[in-house]
Amino acid sequence: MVVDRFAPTPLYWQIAESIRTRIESGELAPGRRLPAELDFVEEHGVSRVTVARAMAVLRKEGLIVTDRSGSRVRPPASRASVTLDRGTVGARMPTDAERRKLGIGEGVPLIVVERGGQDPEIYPADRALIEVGTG
Amino acid sequence: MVVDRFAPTPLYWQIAESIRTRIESGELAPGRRLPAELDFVEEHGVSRVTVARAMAVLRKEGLIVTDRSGSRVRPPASRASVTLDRGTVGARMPTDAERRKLGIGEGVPLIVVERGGQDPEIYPADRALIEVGTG
DNA sequence: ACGTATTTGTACGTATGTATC
DNA sequence: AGATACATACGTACAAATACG
Repeated sequence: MVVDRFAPTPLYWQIAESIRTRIESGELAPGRRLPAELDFVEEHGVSRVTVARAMAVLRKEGLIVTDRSGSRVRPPASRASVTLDRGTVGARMPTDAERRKLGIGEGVPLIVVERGGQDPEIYPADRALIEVGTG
Repeated sequence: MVVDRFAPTPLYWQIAESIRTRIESGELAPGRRLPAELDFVEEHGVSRVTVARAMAVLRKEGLIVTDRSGSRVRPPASRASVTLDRGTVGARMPTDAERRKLGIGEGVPLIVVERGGQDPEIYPADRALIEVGTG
């Protein structure tokens, strides 16, 4: 896979797309280690900053998780059930402060449940599933 | 507001935080134009790339929207109601392809509704609200 | 237990392209 | 046409966490 420098799509986007394809095809299974940034630099002939931006795109989409030792395909988390009989459900991205407080990773939205009257409840979307009408 | 170069928090994060505070306090109202990147460069004495990263953080959180003419505080969108009697509700971030196809901005999650049996329905979280038990 | 190599994070400056005013 | 403003991309450098001998 070689990037196209004359394409209208940004290089970092092309690189993100090629990695995304490898993840969705199952070639890179959940939990698996991704190649290092410098590997992609060699493979595509772009700068490390560009590769890092591609990684940021995938983190934002919740496809990968990254720490100082590298990046991995996000493993599926077990999701707790939250039952709801009456109310509303929405979603939004957390602020950094909320992410820290709730201990959730990048690319994970918050589910916002309003039961009427009370304060809204928020749940990390990778660890909760709202069950409706199953009572 | 002056950034602290000796603080352990990254400069781009400090700048994002200061803008976020101004938005949440209402000083920067929804729909309002933000100062230009170079204004923040002058104000904080950092590079433009660092300011651009702070902006990217706020876009990712869905707080601001950016186009070629600048950045604005995200105006509230009217949200259509989706009623649900029985099923599950979750949320996740869209891929770039989905964002393009559905015409949604950065920092907006997808709400995933499963009614059982059928394919899941997806809704941009800034334009839909799931109503439960109000039938 | 220690040092080294690897890998990502942060931040700078710079340059070019492109859309808007 | 010119000024403004953001997007993309390069190279570079150092810091910090982790992994490995």
